[in-house]
Amino acid sequence: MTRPAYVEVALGLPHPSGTLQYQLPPSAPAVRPGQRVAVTVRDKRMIGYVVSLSDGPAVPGVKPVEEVIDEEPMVSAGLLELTRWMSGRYLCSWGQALEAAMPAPFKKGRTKLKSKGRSAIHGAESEAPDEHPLTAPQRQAYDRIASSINSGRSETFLLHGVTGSGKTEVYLHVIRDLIASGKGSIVLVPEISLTPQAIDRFHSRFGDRLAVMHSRLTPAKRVEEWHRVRAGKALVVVGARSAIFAPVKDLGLVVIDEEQESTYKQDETPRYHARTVAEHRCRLEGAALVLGSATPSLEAYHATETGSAIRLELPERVESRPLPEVRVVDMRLRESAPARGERIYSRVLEEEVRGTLARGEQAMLLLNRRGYATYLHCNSCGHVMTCPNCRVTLTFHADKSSLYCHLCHHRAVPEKVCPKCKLHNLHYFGAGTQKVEAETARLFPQARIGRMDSDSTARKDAHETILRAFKRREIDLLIGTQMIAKGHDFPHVSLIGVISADTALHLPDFRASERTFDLLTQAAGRAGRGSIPGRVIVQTHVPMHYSVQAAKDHDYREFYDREIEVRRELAVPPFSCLARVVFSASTERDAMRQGLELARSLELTQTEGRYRLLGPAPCPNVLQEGKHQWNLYLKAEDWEPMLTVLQTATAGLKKIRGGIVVDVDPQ
DNA sequence: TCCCACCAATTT
DNA sequence: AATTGGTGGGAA
Repeated sequence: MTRPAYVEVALGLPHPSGTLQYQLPPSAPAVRPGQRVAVTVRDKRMIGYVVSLSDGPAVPGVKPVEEVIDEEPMVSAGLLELTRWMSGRYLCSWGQALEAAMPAPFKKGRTKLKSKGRSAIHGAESEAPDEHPLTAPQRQAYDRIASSINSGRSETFLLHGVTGSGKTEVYLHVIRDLIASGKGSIVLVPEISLTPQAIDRFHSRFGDRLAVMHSRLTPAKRVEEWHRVRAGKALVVVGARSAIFAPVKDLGLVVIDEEQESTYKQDETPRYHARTVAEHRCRLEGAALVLGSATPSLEAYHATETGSAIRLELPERVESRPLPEVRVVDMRLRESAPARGERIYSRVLEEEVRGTLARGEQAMLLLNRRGYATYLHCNSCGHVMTCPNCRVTLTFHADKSSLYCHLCHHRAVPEKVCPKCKLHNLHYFGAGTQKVEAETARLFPQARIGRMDSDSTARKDAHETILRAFKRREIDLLIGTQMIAKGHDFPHVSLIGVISADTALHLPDFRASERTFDLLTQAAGRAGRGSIPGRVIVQTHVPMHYSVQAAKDHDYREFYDREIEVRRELAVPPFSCLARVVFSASTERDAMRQGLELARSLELTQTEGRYRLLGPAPCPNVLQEGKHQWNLYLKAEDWEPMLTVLQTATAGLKKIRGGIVVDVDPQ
């Protein structure tokens, strides 16, 4: 019997047909799908994945495989299938999906599978030393998930539990059972929650059955963890978005914690959403999917209403700790304004902080905007300083005495006179975390103040240092952006002040209300985690907005019922499938022309599938890497017809120059 | 008529 | 993505 002499190879090129064919020389070893090979593309050596074998050439002039790199497949049949599906769903090549799914060092070749004699067990096999007994709701949720897994159904669950209700304990119990029966689990968490403390909790339960995968791992460590999982030495994987591709053999469970987080969406090609990929992988491999959240995405909660997912509720905090009292302060009222100084602290918030300090407790102050002043504005002609590259408004950073572009990091020294009208009338407006810090220092000179945002944590371990100091109570007041709002557990924090709830609310984004509700609820969840009851002050100019009111009442259902009606009326997710096509060109005219061109060709094929076009429309006043951008949105009831048409239409559009990016299911 | 810059299609 | 061959405008 002759062996197949040709292989189809998937390469990380944006190649529309997906694979290129190569000939396997008789001297080469036999290959199976999933093995890596080195091939020549346009006289350059590249590493690709064999995806199938064939007996004869499909095109003339097939080149030979240069080298077979792996002795056995690196990619399982399941992962080949999953990445092939991704290429269709996210309109990328199969090779691009594979490269996203495998550890980065693999595409450089040379990473051969070696059994480095690492039998040394690091960390004793400490099985569940600190397992907590489950509360009644936790047990109910656990029982339901466990019985689903035992019956072999591939079901999706939404574990909806308020902050501090002990969702993690439920995951840990299910994973423990799976390990006992030799099955694997993947737990996805947002990158920000992959702190050493959070990992410790898993590590103390599962010892060296645990593998950790996140972006701060060195390439060597990353590959080592990957091999431990593949070899079946580690059965539990905790990691960020890309851990959904971990080579777990007998997968029983995928958990996505804080399922609503936008970090699960990759913002470069392939622009996949880990939740969507997880749904597909679980279906392929017969695993259960558990989505955990205190503030579920509308998509996930809606799925439980239609019956495509099962909702499990954890309505109470553990040890019956009360949820904090939330007070909404209407910043439009004169009485809210401070006696003097900046309009940052309402009188109520100032008094609350004063009381907190007097009692020797800690407070967190949240403002989702970094820098000092948000813009430098000429009071004579109205000119606002903007970035020459991006046209985004520049933010003043007091510590550097400079204006910064938050998009491209362009730095400018502020002028004394307006560059447009040449008058001496430039003024700073708006507040960022730096200004809150300055105002806090003025109001509470005796307090020890810390600030945490992406500026103050630019240095490598600064993030950890600040949090540790706050935990040790070396800081009384911690000021920060959203990065302080999520996940942390500080028992001595009794007050959370949201300086402005409005910053996210007015963004032109159909998820703005959801983001605001999520941020307020998560922030409120930081208060009262110890024995001291917590309080939350929310300052806003729209006190009656349902995002604010529902967060005040700790009432997700109230929020959901309002928001789902808005989504229904606008026909946006979960009531439709969205795709965005971005056109970028050096001139506004070219970007527009491309947009119109695609829109026209899509309109011609309208009859093939029921979808609607929105736009094309310009991204106003924003340049990306010096390029003008236009957007075209597509909205459909189902993915398939829309994706098919998009694929052919964009392929035919390649004649026009410039960058075209298709973002399926944009955030 | 030649040269160069920019454009656009192909990769097995 | 990168490279290679094509095109068209401008200068000699």
